[in-house]
Amino acid sequence: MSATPTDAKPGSTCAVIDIWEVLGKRWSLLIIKNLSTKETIRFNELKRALAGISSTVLSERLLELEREGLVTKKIYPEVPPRVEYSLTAQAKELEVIIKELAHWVARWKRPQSVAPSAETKKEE
Amino acid sequence: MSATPTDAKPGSTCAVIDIWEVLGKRWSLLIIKNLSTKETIRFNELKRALAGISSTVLSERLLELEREGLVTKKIYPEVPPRVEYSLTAQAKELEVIIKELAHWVARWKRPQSVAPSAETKKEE
DNA sequence: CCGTATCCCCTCCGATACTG
DNA sequence: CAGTATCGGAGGGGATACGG
Repeated sequence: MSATPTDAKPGSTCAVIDIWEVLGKRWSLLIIKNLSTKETIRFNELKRALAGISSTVLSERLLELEREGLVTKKIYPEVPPRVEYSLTAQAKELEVIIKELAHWVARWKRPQSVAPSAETKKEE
Repeated sequence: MSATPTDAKPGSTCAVIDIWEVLGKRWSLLIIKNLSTKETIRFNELKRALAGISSTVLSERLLELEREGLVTKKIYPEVPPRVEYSLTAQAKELEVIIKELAHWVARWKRPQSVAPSAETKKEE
């Protein structure tokens, strides 16, 4: 990757790791996916779409994604309150990469799982 | 992402999620990174390079990566035993994508963290 | 040297209940 | 509607010890 010679702490070796630790968490990717299909979405709408996520975690994820600059939050001071979430330009670029990843996955899709020991090569 | 109409279980919504859950785990990315720099590496060598990982976890990660077809294991029946790990062609393609991700991260690198509430927009 | 077995902590995340 | 507070179970992952 980068030419960084010394790798010490796993959390901050290269900058990718940081974002990876956010994106690697459960629901993060699905949240992005859902946001990408609707371009703007409300909290409970998103919660319903994800079907199984709790308010706690959804709120947590959205906050993390907002901190990373991937999601924008817009609050309408109404009653009842309305809050809309949407992807940033940064996140939309990320989406492209994710799609490439999806492409990569599809390209290498194996017919089924293989036991590791079965394909491990032994020198004769 | 894909055109899958119904999304139910978070673990298998689309195929990307699966690989994501493997790659999202701690050390996975760093293991790939280290393997990419040396093209073949032994267990303890890798362990030393990662500095902080336990044998248990390293072994576990390598097994997962092998199951995903990203890593190959070659056992030399010697005394003392020698085992060499290397990236598959599949993983090398993945590396390209990871590099794009790194690129993306670098491009959007913020000067410093911003409090979420500070950038949240309120409708006036 | 290359791992597995065990223990144990600690974080993640789901459930529930409650506020503005 | 849009969250926060709190609790509790499950599992990831570190430390240590041991085996082939």
